[in-house]
Amino acid sequence: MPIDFKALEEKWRREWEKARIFESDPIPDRRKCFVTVPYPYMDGPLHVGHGFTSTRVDIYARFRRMQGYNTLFPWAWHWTGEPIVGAALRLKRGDESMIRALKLIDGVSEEELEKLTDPAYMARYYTEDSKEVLKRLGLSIDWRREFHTTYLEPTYSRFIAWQYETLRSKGFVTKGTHPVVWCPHDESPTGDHDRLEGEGVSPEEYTLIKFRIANAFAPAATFRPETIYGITNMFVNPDAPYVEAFVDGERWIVSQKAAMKLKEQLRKVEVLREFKGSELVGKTFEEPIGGRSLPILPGWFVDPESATGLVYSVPSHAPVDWVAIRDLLEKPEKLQVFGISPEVVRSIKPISLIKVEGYGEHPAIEIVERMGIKDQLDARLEEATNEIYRKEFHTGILKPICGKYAGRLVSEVKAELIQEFKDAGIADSMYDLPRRVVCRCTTPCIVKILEDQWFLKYSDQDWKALAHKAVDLAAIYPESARSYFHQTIDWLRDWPCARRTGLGTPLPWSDDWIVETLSDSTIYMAFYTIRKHIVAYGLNEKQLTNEVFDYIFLEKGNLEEISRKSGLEASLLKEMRNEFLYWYPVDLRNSAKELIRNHLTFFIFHHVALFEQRHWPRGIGLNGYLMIEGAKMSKSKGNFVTLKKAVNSYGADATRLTLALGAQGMDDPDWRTSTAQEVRSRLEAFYNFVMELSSLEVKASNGHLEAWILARLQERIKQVTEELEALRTRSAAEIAFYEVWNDLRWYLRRVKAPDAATLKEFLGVWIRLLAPFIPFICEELWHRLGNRDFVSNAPWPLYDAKKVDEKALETERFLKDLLEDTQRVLQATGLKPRLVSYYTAAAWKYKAYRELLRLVGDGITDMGAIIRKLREDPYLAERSRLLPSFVNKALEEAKKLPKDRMRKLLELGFLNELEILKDASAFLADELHSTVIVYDEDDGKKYDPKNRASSARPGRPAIYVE
RNA sequence: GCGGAGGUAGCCAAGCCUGGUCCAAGGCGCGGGGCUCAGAACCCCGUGGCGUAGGCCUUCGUGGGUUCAAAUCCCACCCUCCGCACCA
Repeated sequence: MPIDFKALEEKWRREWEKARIFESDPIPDRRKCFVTVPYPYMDGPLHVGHGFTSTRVDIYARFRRMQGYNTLFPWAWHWTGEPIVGAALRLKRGDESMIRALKLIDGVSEEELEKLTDPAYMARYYTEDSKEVLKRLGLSIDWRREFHTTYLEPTYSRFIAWQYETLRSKGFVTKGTHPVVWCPHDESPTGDHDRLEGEGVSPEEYTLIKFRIANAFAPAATFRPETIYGITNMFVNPDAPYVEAFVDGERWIVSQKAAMKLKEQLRKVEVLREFKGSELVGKTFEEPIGGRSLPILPGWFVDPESATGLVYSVPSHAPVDWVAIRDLLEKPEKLQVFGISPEVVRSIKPISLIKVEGYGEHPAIEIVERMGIKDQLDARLEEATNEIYRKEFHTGILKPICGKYAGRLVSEVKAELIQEFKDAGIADSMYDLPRRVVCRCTTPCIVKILEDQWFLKYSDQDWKALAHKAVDLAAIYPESARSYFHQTIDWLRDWPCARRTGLGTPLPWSDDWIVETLSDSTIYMAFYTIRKHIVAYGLNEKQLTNEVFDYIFLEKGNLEEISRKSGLEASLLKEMRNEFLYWYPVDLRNSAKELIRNHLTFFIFHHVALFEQRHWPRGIGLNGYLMIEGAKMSKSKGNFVTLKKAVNSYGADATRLTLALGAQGMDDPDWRTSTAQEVRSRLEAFYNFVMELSSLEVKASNGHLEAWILARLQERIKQVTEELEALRTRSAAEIAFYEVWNDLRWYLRRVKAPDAATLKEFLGVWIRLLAPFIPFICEELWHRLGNRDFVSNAPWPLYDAKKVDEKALETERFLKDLLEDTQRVLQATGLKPRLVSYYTAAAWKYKAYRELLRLVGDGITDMGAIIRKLREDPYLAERSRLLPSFVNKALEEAKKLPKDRMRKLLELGFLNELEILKDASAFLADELHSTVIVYDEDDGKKYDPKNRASSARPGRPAIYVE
């Protein structure tokens, strides 16, 4: 019978809302559980990836709630940042692909489309849309605490202002300068996601070696300043524009482009005159180490867009330099234009300065020849350069010509050398992009050094130490993620925490800056605790002074005074303080693993900076990144599944269970339509199955099969509980759903008439085990089973060791094994059995086996020794002749037995196999479609034409099939 | 380049930390059977190879090693994936 999941889910959603069962208030003396997920950014609809993370947390929350924890799961919305503004803007401009995506994927209607050009409207639109979906998904959220970020929610902005003023007063916010990739058109930093070209490119610092030409400096740019010891000449692009300019008071010669760039790097630049590169060619300059006078040669490979547009030449170690010189040697006519004598070039001798394994004197020349490089514009030069650079950097040793640096590794001395050159005034530096970067707005980017930039001082060693400590104190799920946090803490540098554009909260002391999006989302879990009061009492931002927050979160200040100044009742302040104290710390914050490197670690940093240790995070969970049909989810690729669509197509429970079964730990789950469909039909089957069973009214004996199924159930309770406590939601769902089902299947197969009372108990437990995963169906079934309260609030099943009937478990295990053995025989022989005879082992074999197990347990595994030992027993000695063949097989088996099972066997004693088989013979006959007879090996009247009975062993009766 | 994670049967995916119960859970798919007027659902059996008796042989990226015993521990190699920041 098909089930109307939609109506069922709708019904229970309303019931839960009506009964307000997920609205959590402090209950003194009751243990609490506070779980959160990062609030989603509202530039689009929620997708199944959001569903994955939040379902995991909801499963955990529901589990804890049933365990009796007063559980709080709040939710909020992130509006801070640039993308919402950007999206609204693109829409306004009529971006076609954007409009298509909005209509097709997000399901936006025509009349809404126009309104979405307002960023605030867009954020609100998606927020409303998403909230509805989350409710339909069955998340057990306390919606009274909902909020969104930015100045559009002044009380939140006030909270952020308090946070930043406090951080600043503690010295965690500092002002500094910093190079960024900059779009001159947008006048803002261009992050990776805002680029048309140049993903992953970041500013690199070039060293400038200052060469003297007459009364000016020609700063040539390099990443390898150590090669100065092998300089032979300089290259200038004769066709490119250069300038002479005052740079910070010095007369410099650089490319025209470089002069512009330097201006953006806090240099005072005053251009004196412009000229073509050819003007420099043929002149000489003085190198600063040996004071030699060297020539300037034409180099068409020199890119005036890169750094200073001046390159010094080290033909021994730089393939391009060598090839450029070779070009000039081969085509001296090119020199004549500039009036340079070919003799000048011919007299250039490469100077070797780095010794590197696998190469001789002049690595650059060798590689150029080996690769057969044509000329200075050959594309493979880049490859050659990389190869030489890498080799020389990691393994190269500087030669005696390098003076005080001789004998050391290049990689070792580089930083030191740069510093000393700078100190000596022969070097300087500038930033540039190693590759072209183009902004979304199509403008090529440059490097700009931002002044007055505000930073969170994550480089602070004391702060890092506290963060490390917080990670050590927290539970991390899975444990393997812990080291990621430590690494991230070490790796983190100062973080620019304010931007000029986008939505957000202004910096309280400088309102032309907005607190950046990753920086305004670090401690808002604390805000949840008091958001309830802000809404209920209609508090406004003016009342929420710094003193008020200080009191609530830090218990600072005098209550009466704060009350008087803020106009808030002292009792209310106290209530808020208590609410915070009750819920804090966060017991679990769960997110996708990619947030470790930013958000989650920021979250830790800010907590240790602001709160007492008892309020630091207690648990952090990580999960993988959701894939769609095996591929990364992306709107442009079209494989984007919104949460709404999933819930519409499969229903909330099927969506939840599909997600829960998807993956565990930090593995990436894969959303597949086929899986979701399968899960949905399994759920239908599950529902019908339970309904069918619950209506059975069979009064049956309370035999060992009932003991077995209930014992089995206890094991499952234990497993599911342990898995959930460790946030292993996948295993938990798998056991609760499939394994329990399999147990029940076996019971029903075994038992002729299932016992109604046992089934009732079983179903009651099963439904509760499943309630965190598929709450709607479970709620329905729970009520249909005659319960009047909500399963969402029902007590979680407790493992009861008293119900674990070991004998029953062993008995069924024995039968399953025997059935399996029999089937193997049938398979091997291809027989369709008419008669199956079983022979249980003779009494002496049990005695011998027990003794053997004991000996093996004591570490005696030598066959001869064991037989001798057994013969000491007169009873066994009588069967001396039979012992070897029995011991041979039994020993082999016993050696493989795991220790705890061996112990159990010895403790429990052996089963009465003959009796068990006699009881089960009808069942076995049924299963095997055959007559089944059972004998004791010692039975004198047994039917045993092929003398199989002698191979019977304890636990493994002999089998004869015909 | 630097740092990290991982490679398990047709597919997805457990196990690996703490070696033996591992030819290796569970699910999907596939084959066979049952139920049924038929189908779907459901139930049972099978799904590396060989085998007329519960067994044997070969398998857990590749190649070595440790061990009585290795998917599990050690070493080397091959391959895949992720992060490397001003941004949600």
